[in-house]
Parts: sequence; C-alpha cells; structure tokens
Amino acid sequence: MKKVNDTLDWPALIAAQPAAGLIPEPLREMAKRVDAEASETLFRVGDPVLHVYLVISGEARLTRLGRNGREVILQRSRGGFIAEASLDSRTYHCDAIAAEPTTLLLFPTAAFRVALGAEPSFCKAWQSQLAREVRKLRAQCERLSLPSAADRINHYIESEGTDGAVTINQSRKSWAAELGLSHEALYRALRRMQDEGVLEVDGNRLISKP
Amino acid sequence: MKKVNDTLDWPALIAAQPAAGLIPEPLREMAKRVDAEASETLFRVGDPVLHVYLVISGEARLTRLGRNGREVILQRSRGGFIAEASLDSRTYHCDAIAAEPTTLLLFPTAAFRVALGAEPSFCKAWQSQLAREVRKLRAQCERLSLPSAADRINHYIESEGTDGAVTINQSRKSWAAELGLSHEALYRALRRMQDEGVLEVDGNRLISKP
DNA sequence: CAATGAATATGATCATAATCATATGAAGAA
DNA sequence: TTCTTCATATGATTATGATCATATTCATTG
Repeated sequence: MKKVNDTLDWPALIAAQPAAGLIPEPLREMAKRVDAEASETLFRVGDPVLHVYLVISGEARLTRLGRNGREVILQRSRGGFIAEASLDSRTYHCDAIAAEPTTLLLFPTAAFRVALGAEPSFCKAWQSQLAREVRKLRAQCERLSLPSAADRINHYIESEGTDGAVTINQSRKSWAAELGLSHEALYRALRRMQDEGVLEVDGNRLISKP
Repeated sequence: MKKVNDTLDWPALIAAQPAAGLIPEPLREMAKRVDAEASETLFRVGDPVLHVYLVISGEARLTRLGRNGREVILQRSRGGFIAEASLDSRTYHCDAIAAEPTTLLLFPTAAFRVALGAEPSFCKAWQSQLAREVRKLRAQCERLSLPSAADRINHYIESEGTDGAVTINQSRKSWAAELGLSHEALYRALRRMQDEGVLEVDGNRLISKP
C-alpha cells in the first residue's frame, strides 16, 4: 500500500470521484493518497478504525469469511466512500482488499469525526450524501429483484434517467454487473429490445420507446 | 388517510419499529399517527415535501410511472423511514402509496430539519442510522447479484447473522421477497440444503454447516 | 365450534439467464 | 507497424428459478 506524497490535485480528484468534493479544507490537508496493488489488503476484521477510505479508481471489496470457508462479498466499490458505518465503530467487522490496482484517499478517522461535529455544512453534506446513497441502493435492490433482463434495463432507465432516457457512463461489462446480469445476457437483451422496437440505443444513450 | 388523535404510545411504537427511537422529545410531540388504506396515496410527484414518513406496520411503496406506462418500484418498505433524501428537496420525485393497510408516523419536515440542526445527538443518530442502512443495502445488493438461491441464503446467514447462524424475524414469504426469490424457490432451496447437510433449520433459526 | 383465508410446502412444466465457445473490433504496448 | 489485450458481440447448451397447480397446516373470525 504505497503512500503517494505528491501534493494532491483536488479538482482532478473531484472530477474522478465527485464524493471527494464533500471534504472540507482542513480535512483535505490531512488526506493521504494511497495506491494499492491487486489483492492487497486495506484492513482486516478486528483492526482499529484509523481511516475513512474513499475509492478514487480501481475496485475495493469488503468481504467476510463464512463458516463454510467461502468468502462473502459485502460490497464492491469502483468509486466513493466505503464502510461509512465504521465511523460508529472502534474496529472493523469485515475485511477490505483491492480487487485490482486501486487508488484511494485516506482521512484520519478522529479528524473526520471532529470535522463532522464542528462544521455544520460538512455534517449536512455528509448526511445528504448518505441519503442519496440510500435512495440509489434501494432502487438498485428493487431492480435486482426483477427476474428478467429487459425489466431491469427498463427499471434502470426510469430510475436513473429522466423522461425515459439515460446515459450509461460506464462500460457494458460493469453495467451488467450493476444490473446483476452476465454481460452476455445484457448484450442479448439490448439486441432483443432493439429488434422489438421498445428501446433505442445511441452509443451510451438509451431511450425507452412507448 | 385517517389521522389518529390518540396520544402516542412511544415505547410500543419503538418496539414495533426501532427507528422511531431516534426521534427526540420535541419532535415526538409533533408526530401524527396516520392509518392508510390499501392503495391509498401518501404523496405524488411534484407535491411539496411537508412531512417525514416513518412506516410502523403494513407496506408503503415509492413508485414512478415509466415512459412505457409501466410502474417502476423504487422502494418497498415494511418498516422504517422512507424517502429520507426528500429532506434535501422541496418537492417529491416519486409517488408513494400504501400497498396494504398501513400505519405511519408523520413528522413536519421543517421541524425535522430544525431538530437535525439544533440537536447534535439527533444529528449523529440520524447519520448513524443512514450509514447502517447503506451498509445493509449494499450487502443486499451483493446478495441479489448472486445467481443461485443457495448462495443467497448463505450470504444472508453470513452478512446478517453471527458465527454462521441467523434468526429470521419475518415470514418465509417476505424473506423470499428480500432475497429476490419466489417463495417456492426459497422453500425448495431450504429443503435441498438440509438434505445436503449444509444447513440446519430450527424454526426461525438457520445454522450454516461447514 | 366451523369456516375462511393466509402461510407453508412440494410437484410439473417452461422460460430464461448462466456458462462455455468463438469471433470481431478497438486501444495500447513493443 | 505488429502484437497483445480487453471490450463487444453472438451462438449452443445447460442449469435453475418462475409459474401454475395442489395440499396441508395454522390462525383468525364469525
């Protein structure tokens, strides 16, 4: 887990990961940028909670080892804060690893807590961010509960887009993962929906046809 | 949407829905209990955000009407706060209906915002609650991304339980819905896993066998 | 008590997504 | 440039969950 000592380019960081924009000035100065290699451990069950982690690029995973020896994935993150609830805990209740070469920002937990208490604007912004995340995740759960690929695609367009259209800002493969589908099933469903005339695909723009 | 004017029994409310315990005293006195009938509307797209809604019993749904005329479900709630992100909005961006006879608590939005700003303990508790919800929902999304029923059940045991065991505090049917399975598929998977000796079922207690 | 409805449970059939295989195109490295 | 790699894309086969049907048990209510 290599610490990078360059001074941080915050506009670039925020462009890469908008959630970084929440961080107020004093906390920004305490941020450490870290580059983790694939399968490198970020923290383990029982470790003290020393930092708040923000994924800038790559992929971080929160996992737990099950009784049957199989690893259970609690979260895959390709950007944004992870393990926000650890702010309420002294130690971690899961492991975190980098699933591929990953860049993160680390903020000292103690200072993070102080800033939340001392800066009302940061506190409000943090709350709003959590509420937005809750809304997004609930919609995602409902979407994943739909059995058919076409229904999930339509649900995505209506819940994440506006007026029956949405722009996909990720690769088809990672979008397939977000939809809980194999990428093959996604390609096929898109093809079928276009053939049936219920969907228009223009690059990364998807338009639902009535 | 019948307003019930009885004085509220807070210990009973908190027992029925623990999230009610977050509410501080002054807000409790402004709470209105409401009984909604099946398919009754709670609010609609464009309505001003006048209240914060807490589902005590029954089921509330947040929905949006898609371009193709089909209703998209953004959230089904059988207990807890709904549409928390509406605290950051002047109007609603979805509809809310009671899917069955449902009891709710309503808090005036303005007073709720004031309380969040004025009472640090409430503000922290609200934040913690949102963070816990985020953690729970992320795990649920990962679970729903697993293709097989047995994998989802194992994931549930490991992520929601401790030491390879969990107690289900809901009916099998509603648990099946949470797992994104038909109830038939859940019954069958439980039977198969018991036959294979990888799961022990004792009433509502599930134990994963190595 | 009987009756009604809901949850629990299992069987049979069918639709569909996962998987494996294969091919093409685009981007980046040597 | 060529080579490599990865995303995109489609076909064939298989596994599995959804659906419909049917009992049974349980709880609630008249």
